[in-house]
Amino acid sequence: MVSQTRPKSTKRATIKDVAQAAGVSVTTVSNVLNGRTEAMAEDTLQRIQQTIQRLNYRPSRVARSLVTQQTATLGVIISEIDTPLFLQALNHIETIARHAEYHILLATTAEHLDDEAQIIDLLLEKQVDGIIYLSTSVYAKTDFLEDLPPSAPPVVLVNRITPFAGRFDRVNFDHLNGMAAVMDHLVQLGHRHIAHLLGPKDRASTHERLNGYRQGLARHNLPYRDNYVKSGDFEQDWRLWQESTLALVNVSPRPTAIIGANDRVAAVAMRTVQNAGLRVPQDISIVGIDNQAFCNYLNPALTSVKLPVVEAGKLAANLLLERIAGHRREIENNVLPCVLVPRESSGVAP
Amino acid sequence: MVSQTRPKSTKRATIKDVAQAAGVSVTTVSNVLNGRTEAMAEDTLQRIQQTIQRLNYRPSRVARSLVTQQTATLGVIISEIDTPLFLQALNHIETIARHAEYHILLATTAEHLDDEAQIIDLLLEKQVDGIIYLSTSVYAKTDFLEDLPPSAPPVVLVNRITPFAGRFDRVNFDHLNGMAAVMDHLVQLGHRHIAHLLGPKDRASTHERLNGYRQGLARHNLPYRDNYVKSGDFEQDWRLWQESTLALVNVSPRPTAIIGANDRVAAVAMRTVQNAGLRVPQDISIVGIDNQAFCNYLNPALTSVKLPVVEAGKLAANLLLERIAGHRREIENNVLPCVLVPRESSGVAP
DNA sequence: TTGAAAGCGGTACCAA
DNA sequence: TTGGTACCGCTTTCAA
Repeated sequence: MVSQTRPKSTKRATIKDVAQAAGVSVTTVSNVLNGRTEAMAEDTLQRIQQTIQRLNYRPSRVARSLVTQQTATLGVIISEIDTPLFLQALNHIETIARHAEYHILLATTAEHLDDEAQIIDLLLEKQVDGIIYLSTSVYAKTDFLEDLPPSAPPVVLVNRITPFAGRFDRVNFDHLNGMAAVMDHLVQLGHRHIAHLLGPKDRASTHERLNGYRQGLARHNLPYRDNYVKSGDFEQDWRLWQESTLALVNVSPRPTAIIGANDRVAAVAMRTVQNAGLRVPQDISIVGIDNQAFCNYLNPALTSVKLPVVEAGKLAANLLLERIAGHRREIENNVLPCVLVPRESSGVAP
Repeated sequence: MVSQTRPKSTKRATIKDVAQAAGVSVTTVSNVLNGRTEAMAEDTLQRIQQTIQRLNYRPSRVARSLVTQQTATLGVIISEIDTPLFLQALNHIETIARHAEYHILLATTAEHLDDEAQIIDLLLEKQVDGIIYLSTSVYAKTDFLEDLPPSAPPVVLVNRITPFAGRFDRVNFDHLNGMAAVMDHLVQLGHRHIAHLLGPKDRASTHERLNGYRQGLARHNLPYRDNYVKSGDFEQDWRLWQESTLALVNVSPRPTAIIGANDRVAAVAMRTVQNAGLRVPQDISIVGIDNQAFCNYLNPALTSVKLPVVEAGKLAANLLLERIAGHRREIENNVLPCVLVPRESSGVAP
């Protein structure tokens, strides 16, 4: 008898076990594992396959990775994972990766932005084949990115503002023109008094949007008014947003439209003005940013600006995979458009 | 000169490189990597540390994993990743894992539930130290779980209904009593005509909630009426939910309260009844399920039932880590309570 | 058509 | 206090 048929209940079977049980060499087993079966005797192949089945053998990717120097794993660093927004991207990144037979190693930096260097280190130690760096557009130190050794895997930066360009592929959002589109939309509806609830100050997107707001005003010959701009910092408590909204409602002349820092802020603003006796959009228009699913569920449905996070995730994943595969030479700096999604909460000015 | 100081710009440094450059053996380098430095000459230590720094050396976890048979990685399988709900859990799982020096290998089964066996296989090949299986409560084949070899790492099932108990730790939600709490709440407010928009039929949670609904009726001596129960299948288009809501509004006697299959369904129901000229909650109360963040942003704010996904994720992560560490012997079957979160959308019956 | 053996980058035992 | 070396499980050349 060739094999003792001892399924080794406790330890997992190795390629050697299979070879032994099937009465062949490890090389031969390795060949069938890797599909090199053209020049193989039919019954050898069968015997090996059966043995694999019988021993419930699963090749160790760890061992394989050690020799091939590839882990078939992509590191994804995500900050602000609380926001469902970027998590949608994660979903699609994973799907694309999986179709290319890659897995996702997830790391978050929700707590301390300072950890970032350390997290990168760990990903390097685990020898991921590539890294997608998906983050809030917060201004932060990114020196550690520059310090990456040449042997480091390719990196794609999504929504990441860094002072140094040129080394990594990037995918960004056109926050400025997204806001400009909102301004055009509102002005077209006859609005002349447009307010803006501002996002967190430490984010690049907040400033880009404020620029879009100002440019929109300028383009339509409308004055910029300090008291039309209040904090809608969405990392704060929603009561702050409510306060800011109430403050806006009491400014004279009263704004006929409010643009929230994001959909949540806008939703609270809508609630607030409604409870103050104003009708949306007849008395006042409300516009959000991000275009999250719940915009459709509000009453009235919230007009918003779509942030193409899903597209960004897909693009990043594909960029990374292509770079890993060795295609592509030039560094790409993609800027994705943010398009307006008009719904019921924005209407003609009173 | 001991070292040639050639930082090998293209290939990553290995332990051998460090040993050579520092003029010591690999054993010694390994010792410093693993903190076994008590009995080490001060200057040897220093020399090695400097060399590590200079060569930008990072130990390969892959090689280490091969010998230690541990990857410091947890596999997390998530289905229905679109729902922000479970992603919140992911966030917390990752954090707990990271604090224990584990990483998360993410796999989703959004597309084909049949892939599940294959995904498990891949995680086994990558030799994760443990698996968290976080899924919708869909009824599906789970034989492959039973087929897992004894050498497979520990698994924790979250919100997963399986016929066979006993082998894996589990964390589930008490959907039934969550619904019962809603019923009590509404009856207490004077409601006698309570409708329910039902979730997808293939989910265990849908049936558990329906049971809770029926038990609630029975407990308060209210009759079960077929036409008070319509589809609110949240995997369908929201227009279906709207239709179902309108149908309910036209039933005689008209329900004074509607419980949605989840918050999204409830939000659409609320919109729908409001647009039909009914006031919430004066004319009709609306209750959701899941207690997502946007409940607070609706007008009126949506009463809902909290699904403790975050707690479930944390519990699952801790259970898994403890089992990996070898503590704990008995299999746990945790059932987490779903508590009612009353807000503005539920009020006294008209 | 199949096999022997070196080696991937570490760990850990045993010696020195 | 430090070093030699077998080995983890697989791939890959080269030879048979």
